Amino acid sequence: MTAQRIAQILRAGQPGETVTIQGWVRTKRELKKFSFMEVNDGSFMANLQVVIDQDFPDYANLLKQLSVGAAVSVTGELVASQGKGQSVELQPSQIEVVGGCDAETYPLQKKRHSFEFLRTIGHLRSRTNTLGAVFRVRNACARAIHEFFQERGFLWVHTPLISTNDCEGAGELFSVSSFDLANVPKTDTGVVDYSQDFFGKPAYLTVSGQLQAEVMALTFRDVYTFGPTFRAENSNTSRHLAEFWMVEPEMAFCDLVGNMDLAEAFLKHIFATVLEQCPEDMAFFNQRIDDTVLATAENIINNGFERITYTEAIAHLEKATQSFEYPVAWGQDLQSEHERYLAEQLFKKPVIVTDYPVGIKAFYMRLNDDGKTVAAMDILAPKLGEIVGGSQREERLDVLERRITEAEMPLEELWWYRDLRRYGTVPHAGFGLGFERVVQFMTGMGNIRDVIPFPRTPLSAEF
RNA sequence: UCCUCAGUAGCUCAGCGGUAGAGCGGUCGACUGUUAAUCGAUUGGUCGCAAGUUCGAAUCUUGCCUGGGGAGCCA
Repeated sequence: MTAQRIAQILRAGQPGETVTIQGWVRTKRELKKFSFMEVNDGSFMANLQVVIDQDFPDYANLLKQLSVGAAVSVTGELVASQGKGQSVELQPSQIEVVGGCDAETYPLQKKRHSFEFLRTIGHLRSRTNTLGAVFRVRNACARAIHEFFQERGFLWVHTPLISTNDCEGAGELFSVSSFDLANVPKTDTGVVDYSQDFFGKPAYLTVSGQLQAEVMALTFRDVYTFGPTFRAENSNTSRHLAEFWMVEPEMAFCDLVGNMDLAEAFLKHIFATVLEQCPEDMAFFNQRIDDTVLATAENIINNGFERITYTEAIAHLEKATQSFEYPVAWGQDLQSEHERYLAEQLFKKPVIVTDYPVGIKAFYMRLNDDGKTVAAMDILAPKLGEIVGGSQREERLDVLERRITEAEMPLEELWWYRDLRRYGTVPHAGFGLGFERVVQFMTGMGNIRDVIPFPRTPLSAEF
């Protein structure tokens, strides 16, 4: 008999059905004449309760083996529960302990654990209620992202993880090399001889798929990337990872407004889909992690995002009654405290800030007619800060080349990127969305290390 | 990388110069259907590491390591 998933049984199971479940014991309560065992198979927040009578064959010995964490296969009949808290429970006819679990040394207990401790047992923490819910929601987010783009005719393009351009200048890079690090080839002048390395030149893990996504957008119009990205920054915060997932749509024949419209519709779709597909998990987060996540999700889905220019944002900040640690001045980048003030205090919802000063943004962002600002847009989310960063791209070859030179970027290496402006150039735009930050925002989880199964951060890559 | 707080039992913490503690967990037992069951007993320690001060250090000092929170960098 094929095993059924516990989610299906708890949602639609009827008394009288015979089912087999396969999962792990979450908790067990022994009484005099019978025992309750709760089994979880990862498909659902709640467990399926199995009631084992003392007359069950080999009762005493069996119960010893049914310790928390043990893997079991149980066949039996669903019956209406006599207790509160669940409508059906399983009356077993057969229980197999597939893999035992030593209760003396098993680190997970039937109590709340700190997330700090759970990070030290990364191979077991997904078995907890919270992390289990996180990873189901994460999956639902990923699915919603693909759905959103696929329904709109976007092509999912796979951009390379290994890059020989540090074009975006987005932070420190991880080097990729096949050299024996103990014996690196050097030239006569003593510098590393990359011509002997695997790619014949320095190579890195990618910090963004954007430049390649632009290539594909100028063929397929609407494309998106969704994959891992790497930053070797020594960042130690609750919002940064050395390896994280990023979604980067890129659209040809599209300006900044179209870009903002898409980003807003995109976030609304993700939230709506997750609420629909993981209501139990979201209720759990609202109850146990952050009692504003459901209201926030409804707010995102039902209300338009605030849209202001950078210049207007500066004006708002200058009028603010609260004082800031960092001074507010046109031309300076917004600090965390400024972003939080705008999103949390002033508007209390996501804010799209556009048209930043040219001096603080990347070379590829389109120069506005005023010559002082670029067609950039950041979406600032309450509690998280920047969740989306995007722009309309500079499609004019002469302007782009000037900006590359001013930014002291290698003009030669970007020959193929400049070629796009030479052969059939077109206004185009796109943005990058930090996937983990969306999951954080959705679930209310305070630390980004708890929304990715195996976090990579400075000095930490154990699992 | 900077600022700041913290490392004591498997976990969460108290103790803050004089014999190392509690709750939870584990184990054993009791128990009329339990929901992190309850009740009783019991088990459990290189007090992060290294040096120093002291008759005596978990406790005071210094350095290092690790973790949390905040900042910078950014998504």
